[in-house]
Amino acid sequence: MENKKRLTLKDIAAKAGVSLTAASMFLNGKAKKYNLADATCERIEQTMRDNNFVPNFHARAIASKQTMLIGVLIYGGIETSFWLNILAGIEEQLAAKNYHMLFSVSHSSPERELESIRFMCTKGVDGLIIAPVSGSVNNFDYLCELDKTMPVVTMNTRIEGLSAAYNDNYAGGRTASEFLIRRGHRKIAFLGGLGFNRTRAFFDVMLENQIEPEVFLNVAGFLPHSGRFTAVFCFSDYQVLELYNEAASGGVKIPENLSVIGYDNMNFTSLLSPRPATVEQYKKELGVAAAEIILERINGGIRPADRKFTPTLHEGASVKKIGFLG
Amino acid sequence: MENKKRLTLKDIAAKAGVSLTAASMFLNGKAKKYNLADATCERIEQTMRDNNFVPNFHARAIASKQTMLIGVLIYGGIETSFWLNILAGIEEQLAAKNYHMLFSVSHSSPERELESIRFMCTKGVDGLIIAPVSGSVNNFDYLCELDKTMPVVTMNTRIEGLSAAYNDNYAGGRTASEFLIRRGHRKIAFLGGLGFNRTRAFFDVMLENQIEPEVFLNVAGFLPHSGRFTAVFCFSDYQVLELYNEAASGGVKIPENLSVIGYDNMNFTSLLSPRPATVEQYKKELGVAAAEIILERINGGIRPADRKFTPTLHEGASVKKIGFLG
DNA sequence: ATAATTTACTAAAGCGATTTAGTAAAAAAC
DNA sequence: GTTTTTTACTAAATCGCTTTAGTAAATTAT
Repeated sequence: MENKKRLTLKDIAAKAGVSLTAASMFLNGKAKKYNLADATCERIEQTMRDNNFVPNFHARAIASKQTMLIGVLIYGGIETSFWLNILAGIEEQLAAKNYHMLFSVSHSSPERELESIRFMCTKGVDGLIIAPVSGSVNNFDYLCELDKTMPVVTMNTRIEGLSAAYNDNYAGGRTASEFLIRRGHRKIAFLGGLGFNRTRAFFDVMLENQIEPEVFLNVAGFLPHSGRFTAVFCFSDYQVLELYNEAASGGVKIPENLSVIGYDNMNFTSLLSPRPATVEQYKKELGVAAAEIILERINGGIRPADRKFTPTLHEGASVKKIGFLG
Repeated sequence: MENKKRLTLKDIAAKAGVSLTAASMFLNGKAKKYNLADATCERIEQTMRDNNFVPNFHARAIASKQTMLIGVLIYGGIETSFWLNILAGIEEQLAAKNYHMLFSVSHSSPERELESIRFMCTKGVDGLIIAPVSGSVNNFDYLCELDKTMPVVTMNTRIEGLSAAYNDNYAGGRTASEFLIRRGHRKIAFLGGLGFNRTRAFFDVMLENQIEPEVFLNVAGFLPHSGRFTAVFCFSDYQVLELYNEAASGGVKIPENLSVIGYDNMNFTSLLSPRPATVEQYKKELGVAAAEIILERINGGIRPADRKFTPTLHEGASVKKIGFLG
């Protein structure tokens, strides 16, 4: 990768017309202790700000004998949540090549996300794997810009111009929807949030089969009308869980009265009965692929092809076959 | 912290009777390229092995201009799983002091865990926060030994001699059990795994109330006998979920026929109805506390007191009041 | 037998910081 | 009015490694 040659403290010192020592002392808040004049400090500060200088933390680590890093080790055995699986995949692949993860949990808002990205990059990493906050479109430009300096790979989100490892949720959505059709269902409802690839796929399949689905945003709104449908496509397994629960108290039997299909294959689905139909997203594999892409990029320089995974169907026992053609 | 003065490549070179350059070349697999004699290589290798030498990766990063680090950024907004919450807490606290996380998901077996620990530490971190694999007692000695070199803090596990941040699950177990008693239940069953603090607490409370609970390891085994009990203490919310499901098909009404209490306050419980009683474990706070302890330790040197959190009760609506005293 | 090449190394500069030891000029003390 | 102290800096060593340039001895070529 091209190296945009980050400024060093030495550069800053030169620009500010002071010694490296003075700059270092200022940087470490020891200006007072070393009798730096206020004017000098201001000059250094201004220069740092103007060049948005960030000290190399490896150099600091070695010179000061403090790494400013804390190892965090958690047990990924039982609590196999979505992200933990992905992280495990990334780690496994990176470790094989002697790379490591500097980790950050970004938070809901795009602003905080941007902060985190900046933060990471100034810490001197060789690349960035990121699962952007959905809808943080404002950060996309920044990421693309960043990609000129170091490889950036997105996970489960595609950004024009960046490498990505992703589950093809449009395909997954089609798979789920077509499964309902194949089992003979024609009166089908949708339950959950809109505007995602999987939902777009659902509506496309419905259109192709001349079915006009009704849309419900939440379980409470849906259940009273469930009699009008033979099947429901749930945005995620969370909706399935809620629906199962409400259905039990509402006397709706699954799959006898209502067929249900979910999405994500969350770990709790194994505890539901009948086992819900759901669509598996690749998790660990996604992590591995993201790591592979970034490593290739670091070594080769050229942008490798995206890595697309096609989610597979778990049929479960929550979708009844309706006598039609068989 | 005392610095056990790790050997440097220079030391190795001296011991092996070769130049620093030769040692470096060997280390980087460029022996062939630089015409190092086989005998010399063997000598270097032996010396490295004997002293179990690990290169300082910060030094490498700065000299080679490759950090061998990959930033990983994930979105912690919606999928608020147990560990992600904890990680977010750690990160927040560390970041405030300019520290960062070098992250690793350890894997089920104690052997792989030990590997991960070694791995982390040789990467030049200032401390280690770890959630050990339960039952990895064999690694405890190693951790204690490590603690002499750099601060080690455990999360949700207590090891004699090490600092810990933990949820007092004995107290949590008592809280849950006493809640059942308080609501008038006397015929109580236990469902799930044994040998944990929360279960010990349960049995203690039962004993104190002269109740002899029956123990069931899984839902399938329990349900046929559920009529014999008015309430069941579930090891975790996962059992609750399964039980809710089976109960619905088995015609057992919760809480009318059976009161249920779980543990952990997993996020999916909010989707169940009636909302199950459960015990909240502090997650983010745990992470923050672990980070605080380790930072204190790094600065102060002395071992700060453990940080104990007392899990709180969510009453939910799954535990019926039984007419007794009121 | 001498020049050219190969083999098997080493010395020393450099990476980007921190830190110790030192210095010139101004201010305060005697 | 000299000496001491304080102020305001800087030079140079250092951290642990990589890498470039160089060298002496052994081998091969002519």
